[in-house]
Amino acid sequence: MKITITDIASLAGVSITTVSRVINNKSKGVSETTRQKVWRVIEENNYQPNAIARGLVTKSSKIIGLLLPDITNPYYPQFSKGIEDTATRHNYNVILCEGGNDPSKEKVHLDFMTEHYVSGVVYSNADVISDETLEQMKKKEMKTVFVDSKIIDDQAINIHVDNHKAIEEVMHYLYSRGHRKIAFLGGIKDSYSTATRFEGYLKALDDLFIPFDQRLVVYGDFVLEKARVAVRQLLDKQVPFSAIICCNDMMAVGAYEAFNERQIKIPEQISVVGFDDIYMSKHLTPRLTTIKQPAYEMGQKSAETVIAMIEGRLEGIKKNIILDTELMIRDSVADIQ
Amino acid sequence: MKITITDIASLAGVSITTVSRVINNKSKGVSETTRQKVWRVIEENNYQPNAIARGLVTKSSKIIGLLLPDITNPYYPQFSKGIEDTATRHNYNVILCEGGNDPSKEKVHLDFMTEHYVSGVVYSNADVISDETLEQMKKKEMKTVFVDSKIIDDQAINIHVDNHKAIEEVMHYLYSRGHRKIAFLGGIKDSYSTATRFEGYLKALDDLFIPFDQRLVVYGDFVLEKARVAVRQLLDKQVPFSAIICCNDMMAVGAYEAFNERQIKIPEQISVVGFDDIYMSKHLTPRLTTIKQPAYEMGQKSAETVIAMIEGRLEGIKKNIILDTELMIRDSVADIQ
DNA sequence: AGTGATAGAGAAAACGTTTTACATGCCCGA
DNA sequence: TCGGGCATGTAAAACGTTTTCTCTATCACT
Repeated sequence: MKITITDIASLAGVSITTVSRVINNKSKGVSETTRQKVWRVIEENNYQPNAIARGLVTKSSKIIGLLLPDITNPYYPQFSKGIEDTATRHNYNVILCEGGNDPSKEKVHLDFMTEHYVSGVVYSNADVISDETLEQMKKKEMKTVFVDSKIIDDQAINIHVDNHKAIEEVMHYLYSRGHRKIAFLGGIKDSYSTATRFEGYLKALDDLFIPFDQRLVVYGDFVLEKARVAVRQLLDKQVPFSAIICCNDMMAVGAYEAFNERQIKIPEQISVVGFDDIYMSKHLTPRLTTIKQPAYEMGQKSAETVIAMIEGRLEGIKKNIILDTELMIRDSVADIQ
Repeated sequence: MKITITDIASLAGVSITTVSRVINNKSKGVSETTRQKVWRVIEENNYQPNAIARGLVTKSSKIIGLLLPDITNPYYPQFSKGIEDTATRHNYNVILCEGGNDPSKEKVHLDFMTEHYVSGVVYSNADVISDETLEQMKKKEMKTVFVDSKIIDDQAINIHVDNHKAIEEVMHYLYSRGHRKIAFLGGIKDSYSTATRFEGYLKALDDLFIPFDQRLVVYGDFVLEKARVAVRQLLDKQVPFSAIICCNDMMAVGAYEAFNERQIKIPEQISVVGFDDIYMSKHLTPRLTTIKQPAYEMGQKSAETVIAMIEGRLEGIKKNIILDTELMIRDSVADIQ
């Protein structure tokens, strides 16, 4: 039998209103003496307010919904930790949802969230969301932060990394090391990240007066195994290239393996760069040169932002939040002979 | 303005009860005609029942609390995915909590869960839980499945892997390859997993008539960097050994690096085995020989079990569920000369 | 003494469901 | 014709909070 606010009230000899005031630290309406008496009773009885009943009247659950494609991609645990940590610090908890890049799965989770009146949502890689679902979110006025998603609505708050700039930077770096034939290994073709990175690739090619060669572009859906076969196919084309840019580190590992199979030495014969800087990258052989996305910080920032939205502190918030990448130079890129 | 069950009722020209019966698929009490009419109205208006109000009366939230030490350890995303997938399949969602092996943090999360009336909880690595907290969980009758935790209560349901057997198996394997001096790199010293694995190590030593040497035992808290320094210290002792068993794969990577620093070749000069078989293990150089824990399956099993508890289907459930490990033989162990 | 302000407290409504108990109408068998 | 049972439906209570409104006592000021 759970103990309720009514029990506390009668044990303390006050009304439930008073107990409620004490619990919620309302500054006025209760004397110091009463306040202490109520606290004592609460603690003696290990009373925990029923968050559901509370939520029913306040219409908020102190839960943040986190929707991402796949927690198994090593970029996301880091990101999630950033969210979890800051949510906890603000007395929120997070509900973890995997959408798997499947619109109907995402919808199921989004529905769950609205039905449960989550206080806010962090929506990562919202690439496949349907207009209808989006419309619905808007109508329900869900406080949402989009991360690494295409800008679907200029009212929405978006958090990004500057993919464009990041790729240009690495292209120039490769160029400075003598590379001219540079392949591009994309993730999911139409995803926001792949698309913007590809644009950066084209732009850099242009700036560097390197002709674009469609044959050097392949896609690996952000997963290691697919990347491995994509690189095999790339090699089979017999189009020479001295470096390859991979849209995430997992795919870089796939590339490593494809090159190893054919006895192509990294970085002596081929240079490889990745994207993300997952934890393992610095422990690969050779240590992977990659573009660091500040995953944890993005999580933090996302959570802070969504909490600010929830709590109505909107002054300083920008619609477009861009975090910096950093080129982590390690051992997988060599000067070209 | 959110639309409620009352609106639907009046739009459909029936009572609230009838609408409720339709939503919840109660077989009786409403004619086929009415049922269809109500559904139509519901869909036309995109009505979503308020899960909080529902929870208030049903006292359940369709949320499963997942408490684990650190989502950043690559074992857990896999595990979490197993939970998420099966939870979703049963119309539950999961709330992700990181305890960080800190009793007070864990308590905060557990409190959140009870206040929100989560339907059940999966508690992984409950090594640091205080008696008081445990008592409280028991009193609130939380449906809990403990995973990889010491058996704290023979009423509780526990899911494990047979650590004992796993380590014995790998010890015998190393023995068969000629190893006699085998070091042990533990995780957190008093944790359930480390303790049981250490027992297995001792047992195997005994069976194989190898004298135990305390100097060959070090601890790395399950984290790569600490493992690296632990192995450095181990090497500094100048006590010869030809193989090392690491209590997880991350620490095996730390060991790899410590050996690399000193130009000790794996597996020619030293054999290394890990535990977990995280995704990256097969992509390391050399590919890591390790004991596979079926992380995803454990997640699945945990979720299935807790859902069975929630829904009162307790017949077939064993108090102690043990899943099999598998020795993944790859390239990091060599015959000793 | 009278007035108003203020601090402390409580009663009751509201939140949106599910569930229990009851009502109505109809059919069927005796 | 009556009564029993079933199908369909409704009214109202209950869930445990927060919040609004109201009341009372006290105090300060004229």
